[in-house]
Amino acid sequence: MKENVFHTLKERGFVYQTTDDQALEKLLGRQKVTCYIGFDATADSLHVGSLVPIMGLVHMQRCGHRSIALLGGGTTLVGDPSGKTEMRQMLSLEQIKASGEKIKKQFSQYLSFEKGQALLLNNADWLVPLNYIEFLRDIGRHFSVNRMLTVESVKQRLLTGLSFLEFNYMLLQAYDFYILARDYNCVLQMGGQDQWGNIVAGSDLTRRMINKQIYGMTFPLITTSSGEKFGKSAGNAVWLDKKMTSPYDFYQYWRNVDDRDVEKYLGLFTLLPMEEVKRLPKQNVNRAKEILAYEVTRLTHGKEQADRAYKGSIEQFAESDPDREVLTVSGIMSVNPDTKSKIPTEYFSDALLSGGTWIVKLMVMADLCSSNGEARRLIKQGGVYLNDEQITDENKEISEDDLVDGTLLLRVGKKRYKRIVFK
RNA sequence: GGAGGGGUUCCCGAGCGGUCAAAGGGAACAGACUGUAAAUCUGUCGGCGAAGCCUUCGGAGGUUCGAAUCCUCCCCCCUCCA
Repeated sequence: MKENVFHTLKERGFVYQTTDDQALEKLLGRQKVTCYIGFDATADSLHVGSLVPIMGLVHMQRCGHRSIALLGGGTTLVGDPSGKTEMRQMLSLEQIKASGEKIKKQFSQYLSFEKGQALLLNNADWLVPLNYIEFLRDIGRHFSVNRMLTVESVKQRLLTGLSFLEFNYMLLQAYDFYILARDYNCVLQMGGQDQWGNIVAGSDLTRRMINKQIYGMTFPLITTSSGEKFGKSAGNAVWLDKKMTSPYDFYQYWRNVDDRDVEKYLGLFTLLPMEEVKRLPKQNVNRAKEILAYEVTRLTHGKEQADRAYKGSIEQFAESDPDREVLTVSGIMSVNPDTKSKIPTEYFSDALLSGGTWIVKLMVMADLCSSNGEARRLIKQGGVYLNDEQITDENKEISEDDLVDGTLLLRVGKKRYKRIVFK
């Protein structure tokens, strides 16, 4: 092993707890192992919250181990109660299948599945055909209800209510681990810290079934220093799919993280050397945020999209290190100057110009607000700018006279803007 | 199956016949200050080209001049008992 991944994960902030620190450290430094992380198939895309486990698998792969991304096509049918206060909505088999297909594609952005270096499996393959009675007799007998009730994630739900369906979830995830250990020689399961109970259950089950020693590791729950939920922007999840969150918005999410979180995020979400992770935020926080945003966008959407998002951003806001005093190995240093910038643009028919278009309508059309009322309110509050000039008249009609170089720049607040092109 | 409690606008949570588009808090958004940060202060926070009108309080009916509030049925959740 060129590098002990345990050390890498530890210093980058991935390790919250493990079933056995020392044994795991030894094992990972000695031989190639197979590990897995499960992912729910509840939505059409993964979001940045899943980035921690994804990066965990990435590091495993980079250090020469084999990663398995396990799609929860089967477990999602039941729904994991861990970390939730209420039962989630039941999803149909079709919904889950469709989501699973889309999520599958996202993994290949981060992991290389060639020649079996990493595997993508779906637990629906072995969970759906299960026979209830057989399962109870073979697997269920190894579980103590008394013990299950003491698991933190279950205890919490005992307060608000827990259906039998969800209560079973732990057995299914434990069964996954057993199957992977048996058939793929998987010896390590990783997951969020709320997965601890499920992971331990899996390692217990595997020991009882095939007398095999396997390990678990959890990642810390990622928080923001300001107390907001990580991965939410304006209350919406930040998705990895560019159709759901544009690369520009994705970049902006990272560009705007709290100062106090920059170092933590650089460690978790980029592959920059630790020397930089520690140095950049101290040297120049804003440059550090640009580098963070650039790197995460590059990993997720590729270099071209990252270049464009970066260019678009520095066109609108100042560049934080124009003299390039901050040294970094990041590709941000070599952004192609010819890159077309990525300011979000909307195209409308030029027929709108001849008759004049009410600015309020235009803002709604450009998706800068969701209703006329909101647009009027914003104008009243002085939050709307046309070509960088504040608009005060909420009855303003837009016409050709307002065009600058044939386009309009419509902005709300400091950060939301759209280029409007009429053609 | 029995008894009781509950489902309110993005979230929590008040309201229990008119003064309710619905208190309070959180989140969010805009303004000031800044660094596209944080903290703080101010304002906004259902829809309508804004007059009045329309749609919202689990669902469907009903009582009433008038219903989030009362009645009937249904759905869902919680607690205790069986």
